[in-house]
Amino acid sequence: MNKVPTIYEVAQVSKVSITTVSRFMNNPDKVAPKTRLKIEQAMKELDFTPKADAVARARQGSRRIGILIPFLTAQSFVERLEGVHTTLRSEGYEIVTYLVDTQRQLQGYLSMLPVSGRIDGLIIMALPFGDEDVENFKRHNIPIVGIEVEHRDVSSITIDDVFGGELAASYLIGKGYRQCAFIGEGGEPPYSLHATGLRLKGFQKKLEVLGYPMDEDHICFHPYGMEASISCTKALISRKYRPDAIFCGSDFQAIGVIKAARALHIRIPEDIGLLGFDDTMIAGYMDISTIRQSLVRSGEMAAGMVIDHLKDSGNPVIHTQLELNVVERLTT
Amino acid sequence: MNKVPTIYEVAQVSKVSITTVSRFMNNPDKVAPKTRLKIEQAMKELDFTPKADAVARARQGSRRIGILIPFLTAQSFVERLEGVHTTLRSEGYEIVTYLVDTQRQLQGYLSMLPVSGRIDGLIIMALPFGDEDVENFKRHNIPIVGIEVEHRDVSSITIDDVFGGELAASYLIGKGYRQCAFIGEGGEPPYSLHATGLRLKGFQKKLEVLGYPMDEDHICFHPYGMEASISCTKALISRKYRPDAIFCGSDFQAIGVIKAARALHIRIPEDIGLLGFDDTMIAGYMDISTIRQSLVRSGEMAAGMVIDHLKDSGNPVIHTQLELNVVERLTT
DNA sequence: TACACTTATGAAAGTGCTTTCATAAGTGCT
DNA sequence: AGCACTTATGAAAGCACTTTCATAAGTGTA
Repeated sequence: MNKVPTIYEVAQVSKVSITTVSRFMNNPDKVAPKTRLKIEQAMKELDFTPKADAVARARQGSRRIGILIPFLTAQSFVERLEGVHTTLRSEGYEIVTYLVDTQRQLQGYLSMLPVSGRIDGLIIMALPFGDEDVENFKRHNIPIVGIEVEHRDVSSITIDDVFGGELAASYLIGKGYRQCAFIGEGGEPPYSLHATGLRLKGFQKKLEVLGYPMDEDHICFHPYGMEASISCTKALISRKYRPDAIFCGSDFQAIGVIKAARALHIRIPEDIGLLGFDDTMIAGYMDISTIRQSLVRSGEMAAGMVIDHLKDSGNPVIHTQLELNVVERLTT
Repeated sequence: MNKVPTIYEVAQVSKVSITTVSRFMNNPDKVAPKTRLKIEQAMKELDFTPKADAVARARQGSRRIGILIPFLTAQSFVERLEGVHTTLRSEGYEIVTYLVDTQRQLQGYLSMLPVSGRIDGLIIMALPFGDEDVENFKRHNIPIVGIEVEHRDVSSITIDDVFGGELAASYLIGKGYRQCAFIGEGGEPPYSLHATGLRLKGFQKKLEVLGYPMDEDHICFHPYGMEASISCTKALISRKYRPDAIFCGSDFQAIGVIKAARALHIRIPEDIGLLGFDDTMIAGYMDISTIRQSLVRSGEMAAGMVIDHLKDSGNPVIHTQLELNVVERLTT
C-alpha cells in the first residue's frame, strides 16, 4: 500500500526541511517550540520511525558501546559497571552488556562483535583476550579498553595487585599483627582471577621482607561461594598455629570470615584481625577494614578512554593504574 | 590511519567499479569468473566486511531489547537483571541497559525510545510510566514488560507486596513476637518504592487482625543510605516501648538494624527479632531471616514475556504475581 | 561480414539519515 | 536607527551501499 514514512515525508507534512526534522530528533532544544510541535504532530500522523541502519550509516557509528563482563554476582563488577554507565550516558552513548559465562561465549563475542557493526567501542572487564582479538577489533576501528585486565596494545585501567598485597602486609604488621593468613577464591577460566594470586604474592613477599613470613598452612584458596569461604576459614582458624590476622582476596571472603568467626566464638578484631580488598559497598556496611580501589572511578575512566579513542583514533594507548589505600574500619 | 575498508577500496584494488563489487556480493553468478577472482582476492587482501550486509544479518540474527532500571546499587535489581540477561542471551537477544536517575531522564527515554527504532522490546523495572507512554510504544509495536511495576495494558511480573507484609506479620506473631516495628526507605520519584508502603500496609493490617496492633511510634521511614538506616534503627530501639521484632522493607535495612543493634549491645534474635524482605544474596550471607521473592526468576520471566510478545504481537497481556515465602535463618 | 542477442560492466541516481556551513530572522544595546 | 550578536532554519555534501540504465564486448547465425 503506502510505504513506510521517511523524514522527507515528515518534513513535507510539517512544512520544514529534513534538516530541521533531523535536528528535532537529535537536538530537540535547538528547534523552536512552535516548529517542534508541528514536527511532532506530523510524526504522529505518519507514524514515523527512523530507520536504525540509515542512522548508523550517516553517523558512521551506532553510538553504542559494548561491555563484556563475567557476571553481575560480584559487587565489584557492578560498581564498576555503574561508573561506566554514568559516564557513557552523559556522552550520549548506549551500553550493550554482554554477560560472559564460558570461554566459548567469550570467543563467540570476541569474533562476532567487531564484524557485526553493532558497537563503536568495547570495554572488557576482567576477561582475557589475545593478540588476534585485538587485531580484529583494530582492523574494524573499534577501540577496546580493558578494566582489570591488561594487553600491550589496548588502553586499560587496572590496579597494582602486587602492591595491594604489599600494602596489606605493611598495614597489618604496622598494626601489630604477626601471624598473617590469606584467603582467596580459586577462579576458573575465563575469569582472570589472576588478581587474587598477585595480591597474595605481594602480601607474602612483603611479609617476608618485614620479617614475619607466612606459614604455608596459612594460605587458603577455595572455590566460589559463601559456603566454601566459611568452611575454608573455619579450617584456617582451627589450625594449631592460629593466625592473628587474615587478609582476604576480596571483601566477599571477609564476610565468610566474619561468619566463621562468629560460629567459632572468635572475636574480631580482638582475637583475629581481618582485612578485605576492594572496598565494595558491603565492606562499608559491615565495617570491614579493607584495601580500597575506586571501583566506580575505574568504570568512569574506562568509559572516558573509549570515548577518547573514538574521538581521535590516533590517541595513544594508556595504561592507568588506580591508587590503592587502606581503609581502616572495625575489623583491624 | 587505516580505516575499515569499503567497497570503494575493494573496487580500486581489484580495478573494477563499485557496481561490480556490489553485484559480486549480491549476484555472484552475474559476474565473470575472472572478475570474481580479482574481487575475491582484493577483499581478502583488505579484509573487507560489507557493513550494510553485516548490519542486516545482525538485525535478523540478534535483536535488541532495552531495559530501564533505576540504579545498580540495589542488590535486588541486579539479581533481577541477571535473570533477564541469561534468558535473553540464550534467545540471541542483545540487552541495552538504560540507567535512570531522574524523573526527567525517565521521561526522556520513554519518549525517545519508541521513536528511535533502536530497540525491539522494553523491560521496565520499578519505574512508573503512564498511559501515554504505553500508547507510544504500542504504536511502534514495541512490547513492554514491567517488573515490580504494573500497568493495565502491559504484561508484568510483580509480587503481592501487601500479602508480603501479612506474611511477615503472621510469621513474627507465630514466632511469639508481640511488639512489631517497621523500618522502610522513603523513596523519591521516579522510584516507585511504593512497594515499601504496601508491605507496611499489609503488615500493619494483619497485626491488627491478629490482635497485636503496631504502635504508631514503631513505624519508621528514613531516606536512602546506610547511615540513615542505622540512626533510624537506633532511635527506634531506644523508644520507651521497645519493639521486640523489626520487619524491614528490604534486606538492606536489616543490615542497618544489625549494626545499630550491635552498637547498642542488643542481641539478635534474643532481644529483638529481625525480618528482612527480598532474600537478596546478602541476606543469605548474613543469615538474615527474610521474605523471599525469586528475584532471578522474575527477570527470567519478564524476559520470556517480551520474547513471547515479539514472536506473536497478539499475545495477551499477562500479569503474573510471584510467590512469596518466609525464609527462616538466624535473626528470628 | 553484417545483424541480432547475450553477457559483462560502469556511471549515475537513489536510499534515509546526519552534519557542516551559510543565511535569514530576532534581540538587545547604544 | 544602527550595530553586533544570538537563535532558527535550510541547502547541500557526505555515508556505504544498491539499483537502474546505458554501453561495450562477445557470440551465434544467416
